[in-house]
Amino acid sequence: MSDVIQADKLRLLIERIERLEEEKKGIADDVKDVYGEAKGQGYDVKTMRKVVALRKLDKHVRDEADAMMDIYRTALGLT
Amino acid sequence: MSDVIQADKLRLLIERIERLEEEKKGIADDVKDVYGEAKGQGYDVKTMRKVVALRKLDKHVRDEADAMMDIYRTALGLT
Amino acid sequence: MSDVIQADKLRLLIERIERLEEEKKGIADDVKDVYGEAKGQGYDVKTMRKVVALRKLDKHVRDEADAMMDIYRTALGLT
Amino acid sequence: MSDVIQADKLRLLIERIERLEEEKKGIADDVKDVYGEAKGQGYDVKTMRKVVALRKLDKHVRDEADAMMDIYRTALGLT
DNA sequence: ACAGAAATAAAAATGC
DNA sequence: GCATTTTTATTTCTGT
Repeated sequence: MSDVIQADKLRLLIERIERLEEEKKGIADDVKDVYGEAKGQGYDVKTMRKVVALRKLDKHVRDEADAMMDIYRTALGLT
Repeated sequence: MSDVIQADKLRLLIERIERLEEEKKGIADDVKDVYGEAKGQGYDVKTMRKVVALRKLDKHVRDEADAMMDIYRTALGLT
Repeated sequence: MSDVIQADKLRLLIERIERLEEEKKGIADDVKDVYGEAKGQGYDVKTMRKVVALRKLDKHVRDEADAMMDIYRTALGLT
Repeated sequence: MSDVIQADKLRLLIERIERLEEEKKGIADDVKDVYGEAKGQGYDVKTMRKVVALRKLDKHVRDEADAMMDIYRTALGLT
């Protein structure tokens, strides 16, 4: 394949990445807006962030426990 | 307003944030996928990341320059 | 202060860091040895790593919960 | 050997690992402290990190060269 | 030995 | 402006 077409493929990949990164940034801004809204309604943002982090951590713990179960099952030949 | 409704509002805000965070994570995963695809096609991911970072920096520099131009224009009454 | 003495201070700081990094590497090697020893005694290393990770996660969750309590206390003016 | 004693051995291994991991974390924190101290004395931490990385690389290169020399020496019966 | 996953280290962004 | 948190990058580890 010619270098020109190769370069085009690379450019397309990079543009896809850049578009996704922009979307990601947009959503990050939305998150910030929601926190700002919450603050405007009198909620304590620091506490809210902690709540969100703690809920994520809980989910993570549950997922890990499930993974652990799978490992034990495999180790015991219970698949 | 009653505390119950207040708590509901808080819960809704937190759920909105969590949904946005999940979307964000989904997009971050998409980005990873595109890099993986690029790697599969023989591109060097580390270099690609540098390219993306450089282009972002360039864009930032250009945006700064544009903002500066606007300030001058306004200061000189050239809008 | 003269540049020479300044350079000496910098060198001392860097040497301290390098010594600490070496210690750290030594301990990381010790960890590897213990896993190797366990493997030699017939234990499944992958499962052991999961156990260690899960216990660390549990500790983290407890620490987070404590931090959460502090935040609530502060938010409610109960310090 | 009974399962009870086996479980004890496993527990001991895991506790040894956890103790080592804690030591490792302690040292990592010490490293952070030294960088903090350096910063407080006006040094540029980012640059210092680069210096440390470079010196590590140099050491690695020298060690490799030494190993190569040993190989040649042995091959030539010059031990 | 190498691909993929996980851990660690470094850099960047954010809030106070 | 500093310090803390998040994100990104690199290194390390494991299974094929």
